[in-house]
Amino acid sequence: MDHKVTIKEVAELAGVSKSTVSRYLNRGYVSEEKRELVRQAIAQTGFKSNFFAKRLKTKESKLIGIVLPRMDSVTVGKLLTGINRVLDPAGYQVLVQVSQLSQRRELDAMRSLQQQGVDGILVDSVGLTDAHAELVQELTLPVVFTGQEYAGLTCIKVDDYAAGHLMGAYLRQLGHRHAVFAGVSESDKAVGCERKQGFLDGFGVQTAYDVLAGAPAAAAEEACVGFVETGFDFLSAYDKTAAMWAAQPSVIVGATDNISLGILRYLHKRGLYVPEAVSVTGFGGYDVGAVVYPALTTVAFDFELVGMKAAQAVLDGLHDEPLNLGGPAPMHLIQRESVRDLGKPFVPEQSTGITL
Amino acid sequence: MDHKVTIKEVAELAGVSKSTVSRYLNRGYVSEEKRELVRQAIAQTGFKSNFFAKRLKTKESKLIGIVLPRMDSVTVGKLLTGINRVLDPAGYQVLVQVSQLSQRRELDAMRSLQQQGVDGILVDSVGLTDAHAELVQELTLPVVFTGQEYAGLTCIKVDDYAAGHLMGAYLRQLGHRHAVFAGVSESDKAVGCERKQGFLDGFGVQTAYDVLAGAPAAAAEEACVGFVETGFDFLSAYDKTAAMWAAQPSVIVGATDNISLGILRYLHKRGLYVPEAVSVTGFGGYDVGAVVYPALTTVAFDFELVGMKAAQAVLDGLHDEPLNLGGPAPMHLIQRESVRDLGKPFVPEQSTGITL
DNA sequence: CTGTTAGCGCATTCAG
DNA sequence: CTGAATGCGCTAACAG
Repeated sequence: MDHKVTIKEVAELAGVSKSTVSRYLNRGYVSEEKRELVRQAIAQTGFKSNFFAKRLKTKESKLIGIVLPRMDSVTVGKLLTGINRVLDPAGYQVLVQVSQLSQRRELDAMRSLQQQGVDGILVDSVGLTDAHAELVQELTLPVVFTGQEYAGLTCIKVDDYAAGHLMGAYLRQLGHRHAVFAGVSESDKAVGCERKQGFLDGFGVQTAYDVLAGAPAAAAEEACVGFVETGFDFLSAYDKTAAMWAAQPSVIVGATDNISLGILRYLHKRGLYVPEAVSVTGFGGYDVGAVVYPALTTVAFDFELVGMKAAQAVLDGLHDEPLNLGGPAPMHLIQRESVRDLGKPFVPEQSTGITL
Repeated sequence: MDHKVTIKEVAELAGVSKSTVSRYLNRGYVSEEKRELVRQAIAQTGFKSNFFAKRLKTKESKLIGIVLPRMDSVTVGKLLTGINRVLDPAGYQVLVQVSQLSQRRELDAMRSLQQQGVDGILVDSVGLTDAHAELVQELTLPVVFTGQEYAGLTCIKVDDYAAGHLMGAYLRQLGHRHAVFAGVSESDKAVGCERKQGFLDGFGVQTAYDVLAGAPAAAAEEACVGFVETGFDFLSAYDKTAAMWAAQPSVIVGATDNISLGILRYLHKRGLYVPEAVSVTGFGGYDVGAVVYPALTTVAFDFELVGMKAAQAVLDGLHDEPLNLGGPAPMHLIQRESVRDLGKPFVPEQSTGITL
């Protein structure tokens, strides 16, 4: 019973032509009686239209390719959830490829995806280059990027600069004047440059001094920010925290929540209380930030919404609709327990419930 | 320049027949000279073989469908990483569908995937039923399940019973005699039943008393275990912790690390030190367990390996090879700071680095 | 409204 | 070794 029933058999069984069955399957134009016959025939045979034959004709695959830096990441998970939220109802399937944080593999994946016949591509990039822009040209498919920005390419991302600025201004307002920014490599434009620059501007400082190189150039200044480069993982942040602490800032700002978690861990090990001894903040708004102690103050991004917007942008590109970027990417500051207001005497904060 | 170059054009440009080009693309049988001509023609035209036409002929899609309960989860991320690790090198693409923890949607997704022409399906299930078994029959595709087990179906999963047993025996050995198991609904066979039962057996207790219902029936017993049902999220675990604490156990065992994290948070809020006042353990081995304070003692699963095995099982099913389940699923106990050895006087543990 | 007629782009017989 | 011929299963004109 498994010899792949085709439209032809259904037609014969229903006593109509193949075209009628095909019409039944797509937009109507079938009389009520025939329609009924076909319906029964399909039910009896258990007919399933052949995806590949259909795509071969229509030149529409209803497939969207997604390129992700990795699979086991909180942000990627949220992003995918958002993407799925708009693609699924629209009848699109998702073909996933992993770039493993490599720009070359990102390009390879895009090519591979195009060859697989996807209608459009969505890339959560780790770094956009001229090569990306060229490839987009030659692909002749709608391609939307996330995570990074690049002139001339369609990019949907959170506003890293604004996020940094928000945090910087907030801390400054609480009386902090010496911060250490635990950032990532500048090769990551979004997190490594924009987020940091936004923070510096928000904090009201021109440039950051290098913490590893030595003491603040001018400690008497109005305010200053030290910089330490770390990786995205707990461990590398943990390992660099001694140096951060040595600079004696009133607050340490991790470029991501994961970095901040590594920092908190180190401080705890050293018996340095947060936020009494030093405040700590992050970026991202990962759920775990709400359950660690002290609960992490952070700028939360709505990555799920970013995913939805990006997916919608791909769909819009498919239908030549003007893409509606719909205003700035949403974010908000979550004030929790890891930051001290220097304008007030320290009061051990009553740990409240879980603030997601 | 974008009018979809086909095999026909390549043939003309190379001065050979379509068949020769086709042969060049697949298994050889082309003379050295022709081969060279075709190669150049392909390079010039930038020819890309049409995926759908090819699949229409060969009846092989090189596509594997994956059904996941959700995207934004640590375990799912690891699992996908593992899956990709074997599917990618094998030349298979991944088509992803999300069941949103619904058994019905799980079934729908499997049907949909089959209709998309995938060669095989891998399902990270939230609960297997007769309906699943029936569907697998009618699908006539290799289908492999993860997360749950069901007689007659191919299932690759961690050994939840063994994990529970390991933890139970470990705690017992440290002198714990009264535990509260914070578990999930029994509708989740793997986590809700097996893991709990394993724990009970490992702890050496017949049945668990209901913590919400009242005090231990026989507190004088050799050992006893209370049970509280909670959800998979921080919050519901947090909310139930008061009741757990009220039972005065020496250890609270969360059925997952997330549950344990919620519990830790509550205990901290109440100023109840872990592990002085009470020990806490989890299951999963999520990375964050290593950075929270106190670092969480847990049974770690290698979900990535599970993903690899499951993917390999699908591939084996495709080629009618006997599937090699390759021994028990790996797991190991990670002893960190959240458990107290009741056999020794309490010594505040020197918090060490990050033990992943 | 319906059946007939053509292919979509490719792989694969089958004679050369 | 190679080319001509034949569909894979389906959709899309085209005349009825």
